[in-house]
Amino acid sequence: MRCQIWHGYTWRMTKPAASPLRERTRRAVRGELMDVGMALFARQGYDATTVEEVAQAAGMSKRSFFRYFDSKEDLVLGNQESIGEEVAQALAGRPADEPPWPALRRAFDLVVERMDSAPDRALILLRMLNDTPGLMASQLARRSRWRELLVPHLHARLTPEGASPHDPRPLALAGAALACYEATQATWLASGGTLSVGLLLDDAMSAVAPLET
Amino acid sequence: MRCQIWHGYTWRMTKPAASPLRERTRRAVRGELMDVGMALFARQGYDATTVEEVAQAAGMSKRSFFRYFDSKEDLVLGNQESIGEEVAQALAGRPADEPPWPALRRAFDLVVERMDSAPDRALILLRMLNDTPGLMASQLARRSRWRELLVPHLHARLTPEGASPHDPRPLALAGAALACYEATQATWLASGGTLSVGLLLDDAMSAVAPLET
DNA sequence: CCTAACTTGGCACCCGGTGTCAAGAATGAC
DNA sequence: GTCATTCTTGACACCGGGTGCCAAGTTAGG
Repeated sequence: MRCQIWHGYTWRMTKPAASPLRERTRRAVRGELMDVGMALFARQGYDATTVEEVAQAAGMSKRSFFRYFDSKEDLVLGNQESIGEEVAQALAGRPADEPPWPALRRAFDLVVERMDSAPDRALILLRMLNDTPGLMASQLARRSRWRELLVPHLHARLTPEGASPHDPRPLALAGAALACYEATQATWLASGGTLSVGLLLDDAMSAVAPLET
Repeated sequence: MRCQIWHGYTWRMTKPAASPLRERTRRAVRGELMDVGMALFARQGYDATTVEEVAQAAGMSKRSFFRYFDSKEDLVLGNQESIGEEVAQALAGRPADEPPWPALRRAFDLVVERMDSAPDRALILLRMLNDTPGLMASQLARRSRWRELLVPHLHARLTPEGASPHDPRPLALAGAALACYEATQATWLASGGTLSVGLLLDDAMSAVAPLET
């Protein structure tokens, strides 16, 4: 069966490299499914589009669709996880003597740039999230994963020594910064994408706590 | 049909009073369904319990269950909305010259007390949310409704005059405070309910911004 | 008591998601 | 090139949450 000892170590859930060709084709199929799906969603709405339709439009069966994505939501929000990791990485890369709040602001520069560079795509996605409650809920859950990725780096910043197991502060800081980012997104969406994402985020975050030391 | 003109005004979605008796029995049935459902969920898990089981245990059909609750999640998270309104009301009741951040802290006193007064029930609920991703997602979505209830009152505090349509600050403040509350809940849960909710919330919020003027 | 309004259960149905299986295609060893 | 192993695929059945519909029962109120 699966998950057995293999060359001396056990692997779980992740297939080991799986031959670069197969991995590439898999990526390609995933990409096309995303394109096809997003096109259908944009045209006739997320809820009004069945998984079967997407699969059919991509030339496969519903059953095969679920071999490429864990769920319908995954098709839309699959990237979120990796973006969160990038943000956490950016936070880790900030100078150690920088206070948490400005460091968090800088860590979000990456996603700000991403929105600035492709505002149309971002607008479509945000609009879809906004009028699809189930999708919004799912995204909030994935966002709350971002928090957990940020926590360890904040923890190091707050208490350089040792572990304080029941300290709410790193979680609070990460969550607060995330809330500012979400407020930014909402306001930017309400403005139809005309306002500057970076300036909005500056406004939002400095309304909660001062950004400059 | 429904939703027609009736005595001169149109009503939408809400039945007008619907005879106090029927309303009372309806409340009673909802209450019993909640009790029965929560008991089953606590015993055998949320996902492992079907709506049919809950309905059966309460002596009714699945179809009727969905006449009392919009969804399975609604059985668990139905109260959330009204709690959010209470918090918003508490915020509105704070003195007008109090800065937003301490005012938000005080607005949460209500829910802090609620957790303090029934820690067992709170623990059970939090644990259930924590190991049921779908439920967690749904709760985050409902929490984001709290934000919107808080926004108008914060808006009044920030800019006493007129409307600034594209101001991210009220949303950011409300979201940040909520994030502190959620961090508090998470930490309290991790401590097995031993720590003081009020002190944790003080810690969390003052890590983000100073609470005392 | 009688009628109009509401409630109920049962049924069929939709959709997202999963287990299973048999057939087909690619891979890799010889 | 052959052959066995492995991966991929589609089809089918199934589950559970959720809804539309309808016929029968219950209640409210004149």
